[in-house]
Amino acid sequence: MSPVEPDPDDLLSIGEMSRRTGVAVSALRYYESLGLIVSVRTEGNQRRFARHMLRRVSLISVARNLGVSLESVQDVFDTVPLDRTPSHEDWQRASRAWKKQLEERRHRLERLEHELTGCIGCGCLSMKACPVLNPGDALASTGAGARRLEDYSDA
Amino acid sequence: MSPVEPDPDDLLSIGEMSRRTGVAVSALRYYESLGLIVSVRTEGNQRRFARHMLRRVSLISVARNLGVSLESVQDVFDTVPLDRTPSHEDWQRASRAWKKQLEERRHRLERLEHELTGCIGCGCLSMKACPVLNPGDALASTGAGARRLEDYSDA
DNA sequence: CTAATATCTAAAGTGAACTTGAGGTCAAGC
DNA sequence: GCTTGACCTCAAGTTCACTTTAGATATTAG
Repeated sequence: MSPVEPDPDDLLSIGEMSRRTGVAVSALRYYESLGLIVSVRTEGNQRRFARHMLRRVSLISVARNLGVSLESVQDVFDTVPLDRTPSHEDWQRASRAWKKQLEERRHRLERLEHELTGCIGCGCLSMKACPVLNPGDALASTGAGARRLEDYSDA
Repeated sequence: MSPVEPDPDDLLSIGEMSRRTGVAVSALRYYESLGLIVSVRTEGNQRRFARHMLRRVSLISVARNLGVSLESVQDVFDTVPLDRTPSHEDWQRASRAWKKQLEERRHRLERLEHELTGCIGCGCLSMKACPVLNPGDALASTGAGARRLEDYSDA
């Protein structure tokens, strides 16, 4: 066993983690409280993070920036071990799950962009007739779904 | 002037707005309090929304779903008149501003996806060497920027 | 050893985006 | 005319993602 025994020297203080990831110390403690990252303690009760936690923190930070909730991040991280440096397979699996979410998100963005582009270029001068400018409206009167742009939101 | 005088019959109650957009009544009231949408009042003080407010609400809802703040939505909406049905030019302008934001967001997503794809396919078996798996880390020791994935976050 | 800096915990505070609740009004159907 | 359901206002409550504060302890530089 023991794939990559963590080098005892390879432990980072919370301040170093913060400096290297750009994430505030308080945020790191918060993430730990949620179980998104873990640490060991020194004799004096200070946190020490394994080096591979840097990657976790970076991913959390990117995700947050893209509007992904910590809960979703949690879900993705659930497939990656916390206790040891994740194996190639561990990250592969997580990457795929992650990618799926990102892709779906991107598709929604693209479809919205497409609609807006269509609107800009469509030359449709009648506000009443344009299906993009009057989304739910036109559909509502048919008794059906009533929403158009809504289709881009989550199920 | 008077491009499209709003038909008096074309006014929707808050409940109808809610049903047609899928946005909660309380949220609609909240949006109005922020000035994102406007209404007129009946004799009995009930809200009546012009039909073109449906589009606004739909856009707000999509934006929120993609993690865009109401403040950003506000900015985009600032170029679109509230009092009358927006002209083609009004929406064109707004659409472009909107699109710029969405595009930037999508680019960040694509770059992150690309990194992850690279990681899945790269065949790099050394956890220590892989620049994707050890982002800030490797760079930090060179004294430089320290972050890799962070580059995808906002400026 | 001392001073300065970093870290610790626990609890409270913050801002965004809403929702819920209380108490009251309005409009439609029977 | 009465009940029911939609609507009103205003204030307070909620969740998420943190930050701030206070008071105590640890670590490091000189």
